[in-house]
Amino acid sequence: MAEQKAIVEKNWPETQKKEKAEEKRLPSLPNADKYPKIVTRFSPNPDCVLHLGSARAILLSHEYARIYNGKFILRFEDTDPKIKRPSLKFYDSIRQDLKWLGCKVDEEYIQSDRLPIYYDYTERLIRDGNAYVCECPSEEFRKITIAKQACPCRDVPANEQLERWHRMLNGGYTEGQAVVRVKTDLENPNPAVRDWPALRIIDTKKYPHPRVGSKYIVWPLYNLAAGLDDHLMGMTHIIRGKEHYTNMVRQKYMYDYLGWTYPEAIHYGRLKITGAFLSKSKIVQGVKEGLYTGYDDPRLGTFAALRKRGITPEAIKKMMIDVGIKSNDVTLSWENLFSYNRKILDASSDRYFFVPQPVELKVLQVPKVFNAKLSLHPEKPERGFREYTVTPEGEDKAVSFWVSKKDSETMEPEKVFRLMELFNIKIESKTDSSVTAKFASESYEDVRKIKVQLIQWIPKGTEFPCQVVMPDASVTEGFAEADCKKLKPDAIIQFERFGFVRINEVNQKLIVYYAHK
RNA sequence: GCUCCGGUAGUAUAGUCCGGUCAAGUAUGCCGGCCUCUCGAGUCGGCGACCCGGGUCCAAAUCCCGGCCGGAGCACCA
Repeated sequence: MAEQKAIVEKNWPETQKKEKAEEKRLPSLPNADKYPKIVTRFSPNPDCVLHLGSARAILLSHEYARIYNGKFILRFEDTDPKIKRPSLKFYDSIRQDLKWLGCKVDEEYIQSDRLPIYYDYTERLIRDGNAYVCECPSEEFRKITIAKQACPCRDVPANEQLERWHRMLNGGYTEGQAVVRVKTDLENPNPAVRDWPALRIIDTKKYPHPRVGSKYIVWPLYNLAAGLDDHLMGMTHIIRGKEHYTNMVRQKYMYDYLGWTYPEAIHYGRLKITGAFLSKSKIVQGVKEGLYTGYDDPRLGTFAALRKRGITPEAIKKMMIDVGIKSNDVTLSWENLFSYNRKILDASSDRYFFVPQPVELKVLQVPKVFNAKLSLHPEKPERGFREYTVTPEGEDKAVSFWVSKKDSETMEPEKVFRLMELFNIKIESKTDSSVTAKFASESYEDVRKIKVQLIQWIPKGTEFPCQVVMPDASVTEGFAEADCKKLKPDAIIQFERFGFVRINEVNQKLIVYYAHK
């Protein structure tokens, strides 16, 4: 057996290589071949910035559109000026987030521009006796519908319905006095489906819409607007959260009346990240109250925050494709996202030294001037180097450095350390604020076998003050090496033995955001 | 309560439609070795799962029934 294996290995080495986990691919879309062109959409309410919770809908919808060479539509569902009031600034932040995620939008629509279209179809539904204007108070209607009964308005003749409809449009009703309902089977086992509401009145004098102000007082509800639009915009596949499952059931009644076929619908489960805040209302409220520094506060799970922290869109995309479209809920951990991100960053990030909470280290008897040449990337020398010269001074030929407090805490007299790519030292004495050591030897080989700790160092006087904003929004102060002055905002680098960080600001100080180890 | 979904290692996922090749694959995590002038990366090895109970069948993660657990919906929100 072993012999056979050896022969196989010798002659066909590639067959023995453990197959590298092949890139995971998305399952094919149901009935994809039925449609000449696949059309998907992402349809957010612009009432908040986007966050990881939307990542599934966005990335999967977009990815499928690309796989099938189809079309990806962005549709703003801003039809509630009162309760989930949209805000102008979010339309644009959503467009930017999508762009950042690498999702190219082929077409964009805004529902608040389309009210006349919704009115037309509503009129048609009413005229055909498939919808009616209901004047019942909602609690009243609830009682009737739970008993599987028709409400008194349901059987009012169509011409009178139309009259009521026009009265609605003309302001003859106030908020809550009338609502348009689409007829369904009153025997439907789910009471929530029975004669669902399609349009309602909103007092836009009191609650003006951020885009169209008080122009309209009759506003469509989700199922009417989204239902009509999905057909009108040629959607073939709807990918959305499972909270929309019953909405599909409701909308199918309307599709039947209009003689349309409902698109293929995929309902995926909720996505949670342990420890991340993914609630829109909590995010908006927290920002408003000043609990967070903004929508990009590192504690938040918003795309803005992730971007600021140096999480790459590629990592998010990869994770979403791996998670797929199952209908069960998924609970991911930050660790998971980080490992996707680390793979990407490790290859692309330059390395630099950073010493958090610096402590002075004085090395005596340094025999000569040293030039340290430090590679920007351990596996890619072609990326270049940073170079530092240390020159001993005074009678005791001393050189002073900054090292991290954490490293200094492990220092004890007689212990040997290596200043990375420089030389080895032996500790002599230590006080609370400084450590004294003496030069031990130069060669790495001397200490390699005894596995001494390699530590980061920064020559005193060359330090570049640096603040690292941590994921919990706390700030770690320290010194970065002088070459960091050349860095540009948005670059993502690795502070060796500390973690990956994204450069936010390079001025008198270096301000960076911590991504992960 | 009612109406739907769903339950594979710590987490996520493959396999479930069309039962055997699954004493269950992969990623991440954790443990250990090697490698490396980072506590990163790489590499090698290890740990770890079919919710429970019946049934059908030569054979069940896969089909059927019951239970348990989890989730979603039940708005004049999206």
